[in-house]
Amino acid sequence: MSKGALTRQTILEHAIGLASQVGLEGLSIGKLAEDLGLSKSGLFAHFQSKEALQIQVVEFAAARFIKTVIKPALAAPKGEPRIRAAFQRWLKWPKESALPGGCFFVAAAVELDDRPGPVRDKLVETQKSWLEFLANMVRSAIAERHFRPDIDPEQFAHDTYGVMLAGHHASRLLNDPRAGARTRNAFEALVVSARRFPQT
Amino acid sequence: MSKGALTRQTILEHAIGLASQVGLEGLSIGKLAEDLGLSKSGLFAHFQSKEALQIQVVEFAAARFIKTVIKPALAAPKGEPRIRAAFQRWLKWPKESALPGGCFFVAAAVELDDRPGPVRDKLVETQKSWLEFLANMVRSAIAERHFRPDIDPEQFAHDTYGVMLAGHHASRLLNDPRAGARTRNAFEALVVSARRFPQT
DNA sequence: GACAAACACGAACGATCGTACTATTTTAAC
DNA sequence: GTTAAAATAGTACGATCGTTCGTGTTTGTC
Repeated sequence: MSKGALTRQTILEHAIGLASQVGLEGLSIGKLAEDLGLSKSGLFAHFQSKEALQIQVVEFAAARFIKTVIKPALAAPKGEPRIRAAFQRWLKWPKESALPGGCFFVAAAVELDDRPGPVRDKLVETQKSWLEFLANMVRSAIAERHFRPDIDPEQFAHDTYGVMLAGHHASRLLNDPRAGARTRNAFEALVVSARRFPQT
Repeated sequence: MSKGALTRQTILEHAIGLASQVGLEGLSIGKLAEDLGLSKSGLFAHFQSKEALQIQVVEFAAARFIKTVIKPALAAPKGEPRIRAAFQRWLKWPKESALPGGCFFVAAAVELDDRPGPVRDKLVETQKSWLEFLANMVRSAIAERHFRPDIDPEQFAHDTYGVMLAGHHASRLLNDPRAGARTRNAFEALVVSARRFPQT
């Protein structure tokens, strides 16, 4: 990797953490440069605009999400076990990726749900493909006869997203110590109700 | 109401809508003043700092939420009907309150989940009391023998919040036309699974 | 109608924002 | 080691930010 690509990586690495706290709009070239000991113009030169930086942060986050959540989950057996593995990695990924502001995508999703443009488009793309991945795991679980055939895979993916969002809210905003248990309970209820034979 | 209090109301009215789009930090005194045809300093004088403005916006939103969601829901009979009424009002309140950026609290919650200070404290307070209100309705539903006695009211409230958040994500970010149906399905599943006699 | 209080305005402040230029240093290829 | 390219730094710009201060204008009271 060339020198330039390396520092760009370092910048994005730091930017994703900052963005998880203050959002993509709250990212500031000046603060970013100061934190990394670079000059503002030097850092700016790596991207040609703030918007380009934001897009690359989203791409960087997506790549990291694939590496720390999706790929490891694929090591688990198809069907329910894989769904469980993915969900658990999902919950832990902000910690593992050292995102001080919690899940980057949650912050970005709420921030951009109103702001049209290429950054939002890129984010929507990643979110849709993640939901599609979840739905495909459900289809596998049906094929493996873990889940009932009448389960709607996209509804299940949607509901799982809700479980994660509620956990994020309870743990990060409310500092609720029971947030982890609540999230586990909700996910278990979801999975059990999808099983062919819902014995616990 | 005095003249000053009246314009302050007008300001907050506009600010809550703006904040639903750009967040509480994204609120700018200048833009607010320009939109309302006031001078920047004139508007600023109503609050003594941006932080005070933000706090008052949260309070204003809470008051409006009580008026458009909680109070009307209390007109419905105790137990499951009231829970349903509250949930439906909850989903509609951004529209009814003309919040162009969707639910103000969702935006504020994600934005402030990392930013300590009095604004966040005020928001946490309102969110906790809303969750407590939800939980209390569940307790009523248990007392009315609509719900099973082993249902955890706070877990139910937590899960309901997740259903709403998932719907928000699907409708606002992803523009999913099935978001409404998904939200209804998820809520129904939640309610039915809490019933004493889960016939549909 | 006088008068004090409340309210709004205009100008200016220091700071920070994203961005554009030019110059200097560092890297990589020959 | 020379040289062209790549990477970084320096400086400055217009704009906007929250905030302050002094001045004017409107309001409500006697």
